[in-house]
Amino acid sequence: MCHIDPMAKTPSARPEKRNPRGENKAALLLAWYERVKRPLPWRQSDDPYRVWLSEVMLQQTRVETAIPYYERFLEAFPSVDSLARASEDQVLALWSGLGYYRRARMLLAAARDVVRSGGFPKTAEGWRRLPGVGRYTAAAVASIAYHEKVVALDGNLERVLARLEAYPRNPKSAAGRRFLTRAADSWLNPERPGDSNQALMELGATVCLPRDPLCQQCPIAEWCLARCRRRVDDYPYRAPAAAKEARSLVAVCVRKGAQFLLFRRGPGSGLLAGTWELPWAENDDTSPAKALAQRYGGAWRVGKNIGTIRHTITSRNLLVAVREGEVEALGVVAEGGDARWASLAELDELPHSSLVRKAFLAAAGC
DNA sequence: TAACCGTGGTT
DNA sequence: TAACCAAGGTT
Repeated sequence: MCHIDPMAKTPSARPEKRNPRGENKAALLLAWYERVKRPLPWRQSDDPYRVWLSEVMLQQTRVETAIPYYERFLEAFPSVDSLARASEDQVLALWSGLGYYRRARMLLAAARDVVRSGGFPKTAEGWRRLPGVGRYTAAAVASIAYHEKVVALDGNLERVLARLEAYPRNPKSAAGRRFLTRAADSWLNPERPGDSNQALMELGATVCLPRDPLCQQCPIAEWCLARCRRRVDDYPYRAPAAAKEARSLVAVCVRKGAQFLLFRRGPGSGLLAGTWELPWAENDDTSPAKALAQRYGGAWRVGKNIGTIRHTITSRNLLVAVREGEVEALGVVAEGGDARWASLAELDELPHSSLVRKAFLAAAGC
């Protein structure tokens, strides 16, 4: 079934260009691409301006999202000369909603560079010097519009090639990029490098999907080492998620029957200074009692069992450890001034983050 | 190298 | 829902 050598260590160590039936792998890939490729608007011509514009718009952006922007933009600025004469406000207006607005500013700056220097660069190296044109975009434009034989390694190719080669390390590291670029090179038809790059992208976008890839439909599955090993789901390697910033909040519950003690935010707490809130504090370096005293003044004495973690609540980058325990607030508990009692219903009206509210309610056993 | 940049869709 | 992701580039 698999005619590749599963023990090979580098792509160049198993250079099979043809399968046992004698079919050339790059040709096979291209034939598949011609058969199934989506009729995307930027595939209607090899005009460098159009190719470039599409590549910039597609940076970290879904194809379906980019299409209407691409068409509107091209209608407003059909050539690099018309773009170069545009104002930044005009360009940003057409970009509005696409995100990564620096792309639009750099696109305009690059268009003016191009016009000033008398035309587009003719090589990937030349394109690379334009603002907003990185390694990928330069290679994509050069291969599609100028037929330069360079690999355009994007997220799709990373995934496709990491699976083809069962490459076990980070594809985004310098070494990973070199390895995968070399592997991709063997898939380029020298006559049609642009189509070859786009064929690999198309494969990644429609068949070799991030999750549940459609290996049954893959035209080059017989070259895929990951599939040969039945470990497609293990590739590409994913770096472990960066440790989230973990903060610890101490949320305390001072109750009198159904009443809860609120405190007034001190000066220096931004727009919410002076408003009432549930007592809580950062619990990083200082003790909970000191943190509370620093936030609300007075002297706090915290029960010794406060160290018990009752709940953890995660949000985007916040880890809240709710701790239980008895809290005595000495000297500041008297009603009036900076402390007052409130009913549970009143808590809903407070401008607390939902996180602090959750923490408090959990601490209160609500 | 890694964080950051925007938005919208998916799970 | 929170996390992840999508034809990356810049610092």
